[in-house]
Amino acid sequence: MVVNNNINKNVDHKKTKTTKGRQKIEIKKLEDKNSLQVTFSKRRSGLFNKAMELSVLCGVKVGIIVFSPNGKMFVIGHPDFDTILNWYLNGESPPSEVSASIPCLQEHNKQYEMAMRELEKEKRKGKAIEEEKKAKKNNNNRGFWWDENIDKMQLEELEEYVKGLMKLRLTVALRINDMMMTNHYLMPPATATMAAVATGLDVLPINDNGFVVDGNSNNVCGFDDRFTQRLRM
Amino acid sequence: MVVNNNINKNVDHKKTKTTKGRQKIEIKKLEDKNSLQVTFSKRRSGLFNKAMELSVLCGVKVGIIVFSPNGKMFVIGHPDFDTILNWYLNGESPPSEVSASIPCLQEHNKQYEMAMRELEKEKRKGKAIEEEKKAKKNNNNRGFWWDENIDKMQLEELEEYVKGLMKLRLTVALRINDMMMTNHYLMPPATATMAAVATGLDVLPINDNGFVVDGNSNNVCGFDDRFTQRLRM
DNA sequence: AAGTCTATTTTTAGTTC
DNA sequence: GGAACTAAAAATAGACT
Repeated sequence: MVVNNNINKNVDHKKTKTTKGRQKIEIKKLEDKNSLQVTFSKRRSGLFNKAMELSVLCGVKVGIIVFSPNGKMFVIGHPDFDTILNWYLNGESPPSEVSASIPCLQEHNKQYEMAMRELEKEKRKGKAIEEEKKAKKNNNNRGFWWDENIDKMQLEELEEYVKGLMKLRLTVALRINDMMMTNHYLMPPATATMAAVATGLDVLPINDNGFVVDGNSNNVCGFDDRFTQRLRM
Repeated sequence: MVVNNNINKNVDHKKTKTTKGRQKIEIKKLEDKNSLQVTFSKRRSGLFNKAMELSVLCGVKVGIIVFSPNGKMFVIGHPDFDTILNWYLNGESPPSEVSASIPCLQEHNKQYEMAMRELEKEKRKGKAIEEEKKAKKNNNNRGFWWDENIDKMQLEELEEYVKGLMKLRLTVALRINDMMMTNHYLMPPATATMAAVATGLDVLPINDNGFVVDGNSNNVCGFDDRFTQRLRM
């Protein structure tokens, strides 16, 4: 699919530099609207990617909100932003992994709860989606697979795609759950975390030894309790 | 492989290659506790710095929450995190001339409240449903194309698969974000939520006007001094 | 506006202090 | 358990498409 056709381009210029390459810039407000937009796009993407990497590498929870120059909001989070927000607002810490001797049960319970949440959400979303589709008079499912080129998708296709992905997630999580249940001793320690990251469902590590971690953890950042009321519950 | 110079230690500290430099790593959960801690510290710092640069360069609002491997919470935000949260929770955009009709916002609020209610409701009956679900799972629940595909997988394949899914998630999220940025008013209101559910990454559109650059009042929990310092220009 | 390319800056993995 | 160092990897400014 990807064909390298730069060769003829560079064939003559071994020496002539075609660009100046990356230039050092001062960290101050960009004035040029165009480059601001470009920079925002590139750097937001970079930032989200860094967050993802941190989350995966260290198995930690991360949430980010960014307001674009035009006032649109971009949010990313693992597991999901609202969950992280709840921990923040309630002054809780994320569920510390593996507290006692029966980690499996607790993890499974947690997972099932999460799964149920997803199912519940899915139901409601399904309704909304159907309404939207009715309104938009959509045509139907095309049955594509997950490595189809997303960038070329149109809105309707993306919609369908996401629905598939949504179910796929759950399936993956359940499948992994099964595998862990039966023979988790044989599983690579990273699998669960990968799975959790990929699916957004907490399929938590049954790391045979590692990852014990303390019991409780206290967050440091003092914050306002008024927000607790906003979120309530 | 640790092979190094026992010969010239620190007597003449120059010239000889003393390290291999940065090495390429896979983005997967670090198993070594020590390097995990180090990596977390370095990368959190790097992430916060990137956020600061984005904020300054593009004059945008950014907020980040990170939970450390030990459950400690790190928060930064510009202006401050709580202000940003307030915008998020209220579905507002940064201080501006709040126009009366912002359907996207109201939609978001509605969905959010609904989600919270559902979540609450579900928690109450969670246990019962969980049992039922567990029983069901063993019997049917199969026959979808994604089920078939996954059921045939061996462990290694599943691992690879999940890694792919992980990347796909981010791609989908970013793609949806981008679509919303360019023409979110054309998109069905449920799309963002659908996407969020599917990917586990919250992708939420808010609105597209307003936004006044607020002067100061920066970050709360001072963690990385570079952030505060540079932000303060 | 979104993707490519290149030269350069920035980040950071591995190590030592 | 950082802080500093080194060198390779990763990100990206600027230009072009």
